[in-house]
Amino acid sequence: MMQSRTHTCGELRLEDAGKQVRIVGWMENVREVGSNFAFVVVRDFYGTTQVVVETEEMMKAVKAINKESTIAVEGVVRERASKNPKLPTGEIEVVPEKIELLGRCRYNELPFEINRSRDADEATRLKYRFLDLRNPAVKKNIILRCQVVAELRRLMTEHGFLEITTPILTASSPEGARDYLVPARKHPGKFYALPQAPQQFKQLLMTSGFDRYFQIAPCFRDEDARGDRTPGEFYQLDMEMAFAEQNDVLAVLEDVLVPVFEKYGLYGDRVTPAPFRRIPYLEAMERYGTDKPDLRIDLEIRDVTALAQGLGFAPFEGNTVKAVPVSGFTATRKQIDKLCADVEVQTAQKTCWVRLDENGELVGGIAKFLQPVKEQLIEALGLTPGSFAGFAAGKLAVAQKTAGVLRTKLGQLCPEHMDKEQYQLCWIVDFPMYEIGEESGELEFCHNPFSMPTGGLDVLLKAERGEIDPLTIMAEQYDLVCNGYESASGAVRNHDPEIMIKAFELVRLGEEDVKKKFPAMYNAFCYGAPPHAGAAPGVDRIIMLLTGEESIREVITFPMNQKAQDVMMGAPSEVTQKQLDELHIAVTEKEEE
RNA sequence: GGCCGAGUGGUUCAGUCGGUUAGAACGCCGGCCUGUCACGCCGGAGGUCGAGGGUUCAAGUCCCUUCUCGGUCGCCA
Repeated sequence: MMQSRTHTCGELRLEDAGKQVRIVGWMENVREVGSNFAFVVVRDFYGTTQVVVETEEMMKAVKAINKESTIAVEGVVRERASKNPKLPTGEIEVVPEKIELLGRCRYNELPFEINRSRDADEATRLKYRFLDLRNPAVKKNIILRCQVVAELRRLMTEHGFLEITTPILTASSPEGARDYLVPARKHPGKFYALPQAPQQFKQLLMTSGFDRYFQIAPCFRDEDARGDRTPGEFYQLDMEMAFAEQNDVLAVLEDVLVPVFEKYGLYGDRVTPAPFRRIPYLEAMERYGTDKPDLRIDLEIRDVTALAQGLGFAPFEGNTVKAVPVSGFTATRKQIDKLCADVEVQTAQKTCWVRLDENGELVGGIAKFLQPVKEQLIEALGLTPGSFAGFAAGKLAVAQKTAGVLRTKLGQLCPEHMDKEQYQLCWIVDFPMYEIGEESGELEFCHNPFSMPTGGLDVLLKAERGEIDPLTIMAEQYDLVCNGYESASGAVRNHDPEIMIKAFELVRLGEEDVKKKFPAMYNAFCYGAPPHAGAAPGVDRIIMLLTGEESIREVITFPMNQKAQDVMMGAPSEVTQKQLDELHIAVTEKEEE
């Protein structure tokens, strides 16, 4: 039995008429339009081709086959009597001499119709992902993913980066997300961990003298899912450069990512040109109320703390008050109430509002409280008739964050303030090195301890001597933000053991802790490390942005569900007692509470 | 773990104030149809209304418990 083909289902054209061909694929549809007269649609990876059945013999063959079975059709290409301009193969059809069943679909009813699988329940789609992926609209994202990954490799290689793979079975890291652990058979009671990122390996590669490294790296984190965050595993374009500083890394990523957005993005004709804006963290919090601002929204947060005092409006008294002014506001009262409710759900904070109507009068919401400062408010917020202002009050960080959510929701509510169909990229820079921990109430690392504090050892010593507040120390750390999504995160690394120890001492740790937590890196850095910097753009999230998908699962070939289960493979699954014994694991039933 | 939403033939959904035999579209099965391409027309099968309990003369609908899925917060150096 010949199993190959002469042509794919996407390539036959009018000029192929008369050719003897063999096509193979899935029997997508049968349109029976007369006795012994039907149109059969055959689909493969490349497209669909129509087969026209005109004889009793062929009709009998087709009727014996369930849809979605794989078949081979041998016959002659013929010009269609009635053409379909919507299809690339719409001018021809194949007149079969032989229709052969290759792989039978045993079911005449599928869990969902292939071409409408995106409408089906997600749990069903994931269980039958192999059918879901037959849908060209689903397959399209995976194909794009392959192209983007290939393009990223090409561009990184072009920039002189070597792709080096790093271990998947490695040591658990003491900080960060929860690890996935793998029991070590030969070492009872000990575990490997799957890497949350190749962070330490790439820094070790720098100390080995690999000047420019990258990897399309799988990263494993045992944390809960979100719409833009898949549980379990995800991919990063992990990269690092020796003898480099922040600007070098930003320039490379701009060089690599802009062409990818332009070439593969849904809005590829509207991508922020490099260099992207660099917004210091504190400024981002002040103006946008978040460290991942959606710059497609043209609204900005204003501070109205001073004029909000003494108005007799209790939530404002003694608090920082932030406002989001919106001009040309036309939403209804119902929409405003929904907006406030949504903000409250997301932030657990109340918001309030006022409008300046077409006659220039303050109306609605908390208008009566603001009446005494009407003129100052109009001045401070630049209000024009027909404007709206939303307010958030609380301690600085709370007011900022609430106003940030308010700003985003207002953007989504007012199309004239949010130009959606574009990619707005920016860098958030100058992140604080330290913060006061909410639980401990003491100084802690804000992000990761690998970042170089801006100003190096001097600044740390000054903080130690009490000359400066350690909270004012910044780290040479940067995030790439696109349309409100964190798309990459990176830093200039702390390659100096002395500075590293000092940085740890400020949070009441010391040399022993550094050695204990990062033994390989600390050890390596004691042998002459190059200054180095890097970053890690999130591949899945970038592809999500390129395709315009709102769920990250639409760009992952075999995604897990929210509870980190693969319902198709049945993972996680139970294993045999023998396997457990070999791994020295005793499973105990959870006791009833 | 908290909060919000959803769960009704194979699929996607409707189902009013609790009241007749739980409907529609697509799919499936049968019939008709020689130019369809989301083919069309006629007919048919297919439902423990997620599960359990309760209120009631009567529950898809109201109440309680529980399960599953999604969203979100916590979490994600």
